[in-house]
Parts: sequence; C-alpha cells; structure tokens
Amino acid sequence: MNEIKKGPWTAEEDQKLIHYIQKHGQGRWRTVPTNAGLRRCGKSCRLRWINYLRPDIKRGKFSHDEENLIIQLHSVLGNKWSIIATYLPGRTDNEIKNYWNTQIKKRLLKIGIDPVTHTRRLDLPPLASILFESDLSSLLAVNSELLNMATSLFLSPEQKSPHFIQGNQQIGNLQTQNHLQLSQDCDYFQFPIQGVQASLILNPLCPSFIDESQFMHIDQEQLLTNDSTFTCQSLNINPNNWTDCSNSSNVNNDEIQMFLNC
DNA sequence: AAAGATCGCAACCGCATTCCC
DNA sequence: GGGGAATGCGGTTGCGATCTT
Repeated sequence: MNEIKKGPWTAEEDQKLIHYIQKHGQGRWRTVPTNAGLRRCGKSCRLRWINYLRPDIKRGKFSHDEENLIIQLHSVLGNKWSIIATYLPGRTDNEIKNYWNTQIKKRLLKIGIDPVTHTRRLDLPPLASILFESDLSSLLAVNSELLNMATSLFLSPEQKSPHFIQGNQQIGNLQTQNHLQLSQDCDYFQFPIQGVQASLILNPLCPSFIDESQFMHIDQEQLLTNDSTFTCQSLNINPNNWTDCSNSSNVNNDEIQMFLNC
C-alpha cells in the first residue's frame, strides 16, 4: 500500500522532513517523499516546510504594526499574499492570507470599509453618523484598535505619524508629509504653497471620522495671495476641491498635488 | 452538560508561471 | 521554440477547538 497520505502531518513525519531538508537542503520536492521516507506528495512536503517547519517562521499573534502593514500593502497590492509576505519577515503568505480572511476583513466590514476596495461601503450609513449618534468616548475606547487600523489605511508605510483631528479634538492619526504642517492646537493645518512640491496624502476614508457637516473650504483669498502659507479649517472630503482650488489660483496642479492612498 | 454554531488555520486543489531538456 | 516537469500562488475546504444556547 503506497497510497499517498493526506491530512494533518504527524510529529514523526515532521521529523523525517526536517531531518531530510537539514541534510540535503530544500528543492526537488518531487523526490523528497521517496528519499525522506514519507508517503506524501512533493507538493505537500513543500507546503509543510514553507508554511510550518521552516526554522525562521515567526509564531504567535500579529503585532499592531504587522496588521497595519498588511492593510496598507493590501490596499496597494490586493490579494498578492506572497508579495505581501516579503514585507513581513517570518510570516508566510498562507498565514497572512488566513489572518486577512478571518480577522482583518471582518473588522473592516464591521467599521463599514469594503475590504476589497478599501473605501467606505456605500450600502451602509455614513460612519460619522454612527460615531456621533453614539457615545463617542466609549466607542473610541472600545474600538480604538479598529480606528487605528482604519486610520492606517491612509498612511504610507514609512509615514506613521500621529494626530487625526475632528474639530479641535484629536482622535487618531493625521498624516503630515514634506512641508505640510499640523498646527499645534489642531485647529487647522497649513502648508507652504510657493515652490513647494506639497504632497497631501488624503484618503477618502479619512473624513469618515470627521463630522461630515464640517467639511471645510480652503480660504480662497488667502490662496490667491503670495503668502507662503494658507490655511484651511479642517480636512476636505472631496479631493477634487483641492484641485479646483489650485486651478482657481495662480497655483498650478504641480504645486499642489494630491495623492490618494487607495 | 450537551448539541449546534462559529471560528481559526493547516492543508488541499487547480491553475499559472518558470525551468529545463 | 515546444513541451513536459517542477514550482509557486491564491482560493477553498475540512476539521478540531471554542463559543453559545
């Protein structure tokens, strides 16, 4: 009976495979079962080694940073698990895929974010209204992890800086980059216009956490002056408005650029 | 306590890509 | 360049563990 065995691996099988690979190295998977004395197919041996037995595999819970990174990478790469895994040393594509499907996906759906497009789901009431109809402080306390996760969607991997405002209140992260400055009191933010390759990374999700009735404008008058900075009172939900502002002034689109991080 | 439901994850399967003759 | 073998990838499944009723 040389039937190929399927199903869970036993400790004995694991030992045989580990011993064989330690001695001969990995590769030529088709020949591994015969040479290692296993009744498995080569494919199964490879998978067991790659996903479970490899010595450099990191075990245990995903850290918050790892989780953020997965979300960020997924928003750019989609289900390219093997590529995503290259950014998380010690984690396998299978593990990341499982984690995404069983944990992250559910959490995103729960907070009204489409895990495929990484945008707000239109079939749900605006998140802001949910937030403001609720006891905000308790909601944030309970869901701070989710908020951080959602917030991280509009942060690039190398830019994880704090402060996300709702009116004068800090409730999460606001991204600043290059010459974009967040004012001290979080009442408004400002950045230089002239000669600056200002890159404001704004994700459409971001305003979900801000009172939608307070989407503010850029002060057009200020924009048209030669002042080196201009201010706006809050984040603007509509990225097109930024473009419009730059079109309507002496400032061209090269000087104010908007990059959507999704 | 027990039965059913749900969850989490290892493993499988089929297809795509790469390698090698 | 063509074809078969080997390898890699992503979706899905199966099953034990845990939770809920």
